[in-house]
Order: sequence, then structure tokens, then C-alpha cells
Amino acid sequence: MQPATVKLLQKTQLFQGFSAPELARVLPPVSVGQRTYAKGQLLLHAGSGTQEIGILLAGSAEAVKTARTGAQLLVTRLKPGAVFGDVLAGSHAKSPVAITATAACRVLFLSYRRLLQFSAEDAPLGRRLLANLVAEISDKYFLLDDRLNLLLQKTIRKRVAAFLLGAGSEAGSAPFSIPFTRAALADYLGCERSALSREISRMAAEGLLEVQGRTFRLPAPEKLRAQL
Amino acid sequence: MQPATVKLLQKTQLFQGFSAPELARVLPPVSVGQRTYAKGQLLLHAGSGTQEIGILLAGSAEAVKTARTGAQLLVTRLKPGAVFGDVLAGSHAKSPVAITATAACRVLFLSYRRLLQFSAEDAPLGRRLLANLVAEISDKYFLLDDRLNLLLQKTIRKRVAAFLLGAGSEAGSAPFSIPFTRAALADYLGCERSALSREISRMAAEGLLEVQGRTFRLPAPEKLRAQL
DNA sequence: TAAAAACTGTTGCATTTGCAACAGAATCAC
DNA sequence: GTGATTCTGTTGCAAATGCAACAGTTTTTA
Repeated sequence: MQPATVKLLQKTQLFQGFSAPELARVLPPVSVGQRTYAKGQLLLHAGSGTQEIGILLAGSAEAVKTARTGAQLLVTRLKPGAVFGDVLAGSHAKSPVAITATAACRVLFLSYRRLLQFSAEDAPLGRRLLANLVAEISDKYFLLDDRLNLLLQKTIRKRVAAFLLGAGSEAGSAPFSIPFTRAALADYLGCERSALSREISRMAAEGLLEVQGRTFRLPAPEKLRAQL
Repeated sequence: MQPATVKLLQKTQLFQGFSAPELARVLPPVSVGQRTYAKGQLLLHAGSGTQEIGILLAGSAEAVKTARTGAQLLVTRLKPGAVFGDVLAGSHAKSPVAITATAACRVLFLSYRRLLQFSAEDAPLGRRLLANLVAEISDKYFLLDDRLNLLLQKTIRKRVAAFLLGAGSEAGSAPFSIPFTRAALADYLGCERSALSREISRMAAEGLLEVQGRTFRLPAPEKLRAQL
């Protein structure tokens, strides 16, 4: 395995805390190999289950949910280091999303079953990997929960306020950037792009926030909080 | 341990598939004992982390989320057999909810750390328990994801349609009941109770559904689907 | 059993939002 | 560099929703 790949794996939450030798030891028993995909190929079918955990080593991909109406909703963009199928592998659920390569991809697959069945001598390493997996799944749960709380807010203004207070909580009244375009933010907050723009403009006019593109500044967080 | 308790535990997803002797074998190393709570006492503080998984053996409790505004939002009602703290134990996150006893409670606590560190001889049992835990967390993830999809619908009508199609998918055009009061359903769907009532009435008037209390019937599911 | 509390449907009205269309700015591909 | 594509803010208007108040019903509690 390439040193660059090892570095990449070490940066994932799944292998967090694993030294290179530990990785070399833990990987062979759980790996079921790498696969490559051309741009446009499916890494994961919607509606399918899987027992394998995928780690994107190179390339990029998109998780897309297709509504009953046929409308396509972008769920996530996957970059190298991204882990997918982890929540799926542990349950008997079917994937609500399809994952498609947006560029040529290389993916490392791990077997969930083998991950559970570590041999006695490698048990300590296996445990750590398993604990990381559980932590990864749990964290995804809380990310979803956070978003759900935003969606429960009844007005766009409140959603924006709650979102920005969360995203900028560490920045205080210093500027910070968000990882969304306006259109993507509208999707995330479950509202219309134009309606979101309108509301952000209004809030800026009222002095609740300052905006420039993806960069925001909250001159008076307490005023924003008062909007909730 | 009481036979009734064993029966109860066997019905939980966490101990699904465990025979009574297996339970007796697996429980001692992971249990950190039972605690009792009086009505009104806190089983879990909001904002706290935990390394323990709680299983409600007797009594009842409520998970409540307190918004920044102080508004209280009921998240779940816990009945005997309910498992809580499972998602929390595996991550370093803090609890977004507080769990309060609504009646005198008895709770069995398991140590997540010990669950990870099963001895070699009990490893197979430990693995199964761990797999069940992962399945439980993953299932909770998908439940959340389902709800999120409802909340992403932009009109109440669409949320109701999507919800009923999901809830009644097995019933076909036979009547089925939902586990929510109107007020609770409004919370679940993230809308106003009165607005929900209004919309359900309209949909009934249009022949999209038949209602009586918590019991619904979908005479023509395809018409409902067309609303999405 | 009676009183209290909780649940439900209805309705008028003000507010919010989706939708559609457009034009300018920014970004990307070639 | 330039043409094409995507991103963004704005605005008018119709539709949807929150909010508040009320009355009838059901359920809980004492």
C-alpha cells in the first residue's frame, strides 16, 4: 500500500489514532480489496443493502437521493478519505441514496463481518477499529440530528439564525465561511433558494449579520439569538 | 435476575437472538448494575456525555429537548424495553436531550467500554451483542433520516401524504392506526397542529384519505402519491 | 362520579413562502 | 481570452401556514 494512501487513511475518523504499522496489521484481515470506477459509474445502488464499508481513496463522488417524484436531491459530496456504507453495513436497511462517481474513483472496501470477527491476537486493534466505526456512525447520527433541529424551525429566518449561530459559534464576532453555496444552503435548510436570498438580505439590512458570498460575520450574536 | 426481566431484555433489539442462558452469560461482564428513579428524576442530563447504555426495565420516561428559547420539545416516550444512551456512548458528543422519569423507573446500565472488551472465551457472544448495538444505532439513524425526508417536503399536504404512504405501506387500502395524537403528529411533521388538522380535513374532503381519530385509510394510494 | 385537563376541528387574518422570471456577477471549460 | 454555464439577488404574486381564539369531545385524575 502506498505511503500516500496510508496517510489518507490515518486522517479518516475510521482509522484515527492508528500508526502506520498498526494500519498495516489491521488492514489485511478486514480489507476485501480495492475497486476502481469510471466517471458516472455507481459505487452504491439506491435501495441495496451492503455488508461493506467503502473508503474513497481517490476521485470524487456524489450521494444523491431520488424522491418518489423523480426529483434528485444532492445529499453529500464525497472526497478522498470519505467513508460510506458504514451506517448501512451494520443494519439490514436499504440505502436511501445512490452514490455515483463524479470523476474516476478508487475505493477501498472493508468487510463489516470480518471487522466484527477479529482474531484473539489482533483483538485490541480490532476493538479500536470497531470503536472508531461506532463513533463514526454515532457522529453521523448527531449531524443528522443537528440538521433536523434546523428544519424544525418554522421560518427561514429562524433556520438561518440557528444555522449561523452554530456555524459561527467558534468565530464569535469574527468572520467565518460556510461550506455551502446559496443553492446548497437552501437545500440544507429545506427552503427555496430565492426565499433564502431574500431573507438573508433582510437580515443583513437589519444589521443582524454581514455577508459577502460564503463569508458571514455576526456583529451581535445575541440579536440573532433573539430571533429564535 | 427475574424471568420477566429476561423476557423483556430478549425483546429488545440489543439482545435480540439471545437465549436466556446466553443472556445470563453475557450480562454480568457488561452490566454496571441497576438504578431506580422516582417520578420526575433525571435519567440523563442534557449536555452530558455518557459511556453507559441504559435499558428501561420498568416505569416510563420522556426524552425532551430544550430549545435555546426555553421551549420544550418532546422527542420520545420511553417504555420498558427502551434503550437510551446507545448513540451517545459510542461518540464523544453531548446529549441533545434530557430524559426524565414520568413514573418510578428501574434502569439497567451497561458499560460501553466493557462491551468492547469481551474476553476471548466470550468473544462470540460479545460480537453478537456488539453487532446488535451497531444495528440499533444504525436503525436509529435511518429513523431520523426518514423523518428528515418528511421535513424536507415543503407543504404540509406533501408531508402528510409521504408520512401516511410510509405508515400505511403494509396496510394497502386497509385501515391502519398511527402512534401519534394530532398534536404529536404536528410536532413530528414540524408544523402547526391547527394547520395540520385543516390540511387533513381538506385531504379527506377530496377523497384522498379517510380518517377517524388515529385511524386512517387510503382508498387510493396512487392519488396520494400524485400529491408529492 | 365529577371536575380538571388534554385533545381536536374550525375559522379569520396577517405573515411567510414558493414559484417564476430576469439580469448581473462569478466561475468554468476550452 | 472568451463563450458557456452556474451562481446570485430581486421582485410580483398567489398559495400556504402560523397564530390566536373558541367550542365541543375525550381522557385523566382526584
